[in-house]
Amino acid sequence: MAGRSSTPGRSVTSRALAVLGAFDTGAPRLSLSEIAERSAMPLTTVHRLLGELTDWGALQRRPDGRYEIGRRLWDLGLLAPVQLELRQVAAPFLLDVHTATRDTVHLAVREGRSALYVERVSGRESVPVVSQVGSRLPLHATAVGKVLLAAAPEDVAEAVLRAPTRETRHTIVDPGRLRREIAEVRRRGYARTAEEMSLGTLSVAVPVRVERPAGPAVVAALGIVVPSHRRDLLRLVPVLEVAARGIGRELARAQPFH
Amino acid sequence: MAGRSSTPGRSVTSRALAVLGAFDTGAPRLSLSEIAERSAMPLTTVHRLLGELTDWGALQRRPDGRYEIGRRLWDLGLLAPVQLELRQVAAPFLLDVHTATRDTVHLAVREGRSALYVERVSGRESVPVVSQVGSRLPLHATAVGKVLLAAAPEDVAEAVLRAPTRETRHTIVDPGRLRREIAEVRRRGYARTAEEMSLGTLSVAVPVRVERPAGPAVVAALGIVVPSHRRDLLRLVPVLEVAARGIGRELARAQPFH
DNA sequence: CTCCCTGCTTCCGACCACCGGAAGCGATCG
DNA sequence: CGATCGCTTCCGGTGGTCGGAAGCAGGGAG
Repeated sequence: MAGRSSTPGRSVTSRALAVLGAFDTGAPRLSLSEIAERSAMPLTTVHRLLGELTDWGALQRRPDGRYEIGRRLWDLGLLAPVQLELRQVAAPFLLDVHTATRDTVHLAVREGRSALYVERVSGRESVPVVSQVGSRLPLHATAVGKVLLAAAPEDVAEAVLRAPTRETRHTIVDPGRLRREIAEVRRRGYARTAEEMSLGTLSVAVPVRVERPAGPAVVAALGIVVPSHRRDLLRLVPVLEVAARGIGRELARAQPFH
Repeated sequence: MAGRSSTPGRSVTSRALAVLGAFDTGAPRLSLSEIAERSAMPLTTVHRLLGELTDWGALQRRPDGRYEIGRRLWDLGLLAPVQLELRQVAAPFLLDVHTATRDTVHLAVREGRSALYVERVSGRESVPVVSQVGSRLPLHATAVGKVLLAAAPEDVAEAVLRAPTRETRHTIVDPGRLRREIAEVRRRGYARTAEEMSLGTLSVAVPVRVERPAGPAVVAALGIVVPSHRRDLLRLVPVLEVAARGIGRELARAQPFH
């Protein structure tokens, strides 16, 4: 760039993106000086970039002077493949499961070593919410996570199993036991958890498979969460399976391959 | 910027944003040369910017070489106020209405002279879909639109009423008749349409109000769409009203003012 | 097999848009 | 009323950026 840059070698674009990167779930509304701090850039520079981003509609300014994500970025986000392909196809099926069971249903994909929650249907909150659309939870402590873990490439599974975090006192952190559990998920075709991520809840999940030239591939996991006093958890597995197959079939139709 | 720029005076940031702006609903996956064309920039320049945007995660590259919106932009989109405040609060209420009626329910806000659809719940499609989350439809031809129009500032309403587009053969395009209809919406507290936007469907909608220091403000519209052979449309108004009040109350609690 | 075409990637020198400290401004607080 | 805090405006020196040209890869025609 130019001028007496104190951090030479940094492109303008990367700075603009750093401004956007200052926003996250914990900080969705930020003032100029907060953004400058979070992005580690001079206040003046941030000010100029904010002007351009706001003009375009990437950000917008609130009456109180803070900035927040603008409509234009919301629009763009709707074009992301998770949203456009997976969510739109899956949403009606999640609704079906919810209608049949009245419990919280959600759909997740694997992103690196986390389960990324892509869609969620829940009525008035009967169970405390740990997962929200867009949140990432560990693969080894959730039912959807275990399903995704069982289908993950060897190196990812290895990395997760080596150092599992403890989320509650029931989280399985013994690599050997986790490994056996994952093997069982593969064999049985579903995964379950009992208060391993949040106390007071049980969960089951099944894989969503899509037929590919190279054989079926697990592209997502469909799970349901219930309060832990429920005893009939496994009764839900067939319901989930029906929905998961429906999603898989629709996906295969929507995107012939790839 | 620098170099033998053929369009001097254009900032780097605006170019990066122009690349993002090349993506829209009709073109969610683009190749390098398509983006260059759509953004009216030299191929080389676009190539460089794409590299940076992809590295950051704003875009991602598909196996076939095209680009699409990346996870990181999807994430940011989730932080937009429509999503974070309105949608999240409203979703359970839409679900309730859907459960009670089995019809397609949606929530829209006014954006300029359009109704922007913010959330939608529909089971397996019984009615052809014109509205999707993120789509914009005219204010004068949809039930949610009429509700929003009835609450819009005078200049906006004036502009819409002056030149209403014809969507179907039932669309009301006579300014005088539209004006009377809007007045009636204000009086009765709900709006309806009969095949004015898409043939074969009827719709009713009610306003979602939030208490403000300056009195109640209409922040959104809640509507329901049914096939046109249904005769009991107005029976749905009280159901919508209950849900709309619930949403309004939750919103007021979530954002004490503003 | 070779040639041509299309679309993407790499290279690099001239140049001007960008950087950010400094100063100004308006609101809030003690 | 002076001090402080946060935002906005100003402006000169310079290194990041621009984009034509050339190289490369893949695929289709002859």
